Amino acid sequence: MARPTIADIADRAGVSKGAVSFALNGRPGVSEATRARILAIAEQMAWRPHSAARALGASRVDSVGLVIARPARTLGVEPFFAHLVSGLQSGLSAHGISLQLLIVEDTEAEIEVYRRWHSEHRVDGVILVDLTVRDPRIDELKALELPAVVIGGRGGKGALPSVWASDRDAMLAVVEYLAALGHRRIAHVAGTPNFQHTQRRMRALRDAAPRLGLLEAPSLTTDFSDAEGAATTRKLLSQAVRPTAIVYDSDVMAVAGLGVAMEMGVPVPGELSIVAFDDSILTQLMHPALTALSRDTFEFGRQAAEVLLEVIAAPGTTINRRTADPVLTVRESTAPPSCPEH
Amino acid sequence: MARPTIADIADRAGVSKGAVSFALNGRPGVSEATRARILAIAEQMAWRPHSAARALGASRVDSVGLVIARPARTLGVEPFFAHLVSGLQSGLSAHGISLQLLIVEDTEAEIEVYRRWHSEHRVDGVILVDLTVRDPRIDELKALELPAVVIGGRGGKGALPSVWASDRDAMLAVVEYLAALGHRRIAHVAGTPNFQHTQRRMRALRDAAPRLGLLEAPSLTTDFSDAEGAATTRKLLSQAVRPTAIVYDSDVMAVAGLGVAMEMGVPVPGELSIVAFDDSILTQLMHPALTALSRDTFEFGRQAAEVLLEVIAAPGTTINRRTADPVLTVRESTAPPSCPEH
DNA sequence: CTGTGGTGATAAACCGGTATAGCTCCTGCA
DNA sequence: TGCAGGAGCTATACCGGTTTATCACCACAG
Repeated sequence: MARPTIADIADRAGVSKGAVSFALNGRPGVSEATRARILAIAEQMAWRPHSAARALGASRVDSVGLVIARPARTLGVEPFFAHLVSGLQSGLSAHGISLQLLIVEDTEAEIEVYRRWHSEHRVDGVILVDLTVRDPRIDELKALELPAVVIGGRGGKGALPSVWASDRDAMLAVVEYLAALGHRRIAHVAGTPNFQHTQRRMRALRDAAPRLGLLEAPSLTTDFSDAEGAATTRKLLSQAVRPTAIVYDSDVMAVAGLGVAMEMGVPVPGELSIVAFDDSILTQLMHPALTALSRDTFEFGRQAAEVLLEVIAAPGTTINRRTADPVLTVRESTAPPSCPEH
Repeated sequence: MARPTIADIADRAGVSKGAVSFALNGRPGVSEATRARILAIAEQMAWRPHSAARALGASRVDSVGLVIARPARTLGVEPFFAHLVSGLQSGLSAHGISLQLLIVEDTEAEIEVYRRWHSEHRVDGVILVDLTVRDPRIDELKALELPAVVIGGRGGKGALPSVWASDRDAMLAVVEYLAALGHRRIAHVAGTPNFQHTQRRMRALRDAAPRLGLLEAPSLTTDFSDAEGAATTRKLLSQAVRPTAIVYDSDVMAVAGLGVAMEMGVPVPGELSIVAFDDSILTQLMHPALTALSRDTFEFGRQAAEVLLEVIAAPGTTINRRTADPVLTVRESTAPPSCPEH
């Protein structure tokens, strides 16, 4: 017989459907003896729950969603999402929860997806990435009462649960390392200005500059694309007084920047040090290999999954879990400046 | 009232649940007048079908699955999957079908996922990628009677439906271009030997070599990693008589190979031409930018989605749809050899 | 005037689980 | 001896749709 149901099991065991349901879900209502017998029969018949039936009865679907709003073009180069998804799945599959992944073009479409998922009961909760400054998704999700956890942004008051690492500390680690090498002119090629983490990194740099005695520490925002990363680098290196080090908010932009430096005849790390704010195989393929800030994105995903499951189990709870700080992996693209300013 | 059901609609319209179901699904059994009335009410009440309820009643879940079996480490740099997923979703969402994505470590785990998905009724069908020579997944899926479509491999007799592009023609395009430039010693740094597309590319090169007057045209297999790509390149460039051109089966390996060439002081494209068998932003970030074979992966995904939906609608039909051939994008990494052999 | 067939609807079964009310024992305590 | 209470189980309603059997009604042919 293909695909036995609990009714089949009940028949075989000589008990009622209800008893089988109790036994299979490990809840009281049956004796240990019958429970064992039922479990044995279920095992032997290779019974598996019908996800839709369970969802209908228990009004939960054992599935959570992740929507990534990015133009498909810029996607995929960054291993960030692949690792995040792997981590999420690792955290979810332990509880038999599956992951719905959707890639859309913009935030508007993303919100539309949340509405649809909610009204069709397709997910029990969602994961949010790329939080912006006044993010419209927050209010929407609250209105829908759809459990959610934010990745990468510590929510403020009344905010959604989150899993985050300190962008401030990360930026400090980078810039303190560069300052210790002797750099006094450090530029920051940042990402989109309306992303919260971009803001935090810019602020961290600005705050630390005086203490570290930096002569110059500008942050220039971009759209995260390699094109703007390259253009901004070109602008920086064309100045009369060049920065001796540049920090990039993504590995892709760092690689693009390295290309520009080589093209302009600026030796790396001889006259310019480069640090990428994200690590990946990309940074290691370069010559010179790039010094980069490595995050454990997989672990990030795993923890986000855990937090989301907790929030689903107990709606309303607000957890803000801080994860391990990123570590700076020093490679070949950083060195003391050729002519220290002091 | 939150989330109206068809019973609510039936009440309001003064008809039975059945009538509402008929009206909403566009099937006969109601007059055009009542159908219009019911649709209007449903619209006004913002009714959306409950996915689980529908799945239970209609025994289809409006969801298909994609399992990617790759170590998470190598994933993500290649835009291939991101674009493929986008394309799949584009083709699916037009029909209201959602996509389940799962990343696992190996084929064994992948098959396990298929079994689970099938027994839990979580998907109506699946997409297969990275077909190997005697692929165990084929038999498994046939046994499960789970509709499936293979991406990238034209299935032989009795095989699964597929969407494919000609690896042979692609390889021919590359090697004919190089031969036309004057190259007579062309090496091929191939991927995993048990992948069908690796085999086809190797065969295509071997077959074409005599016709094009190539003196040498070895194919060396790797595991697709940047490490093996680099090592193989090093071996090739250390020979007494070096190849004047190398074709790489992936963009990541091509980039790694370029790094080795630069390190060994072999100018590109001066003394060595490089072609990548896959295009991405990676190839464009390099200096020199890499000549590469570009596939429209998004379109690939879209077509795969279409074919899968057809197969689900009419199980047993075998479609083998050929998509547009990849095109060679010439950039800066290819040129005539410095000292033509003839 | 009667049978016949098709249209437009209804009521009820069904999908495969979960949740709950209630029944039957058995035990323990007054 | 009687009765409360709990353990262990059954029967059944229920979740929100789909599908089938059935029926009322009307037009039309014989």
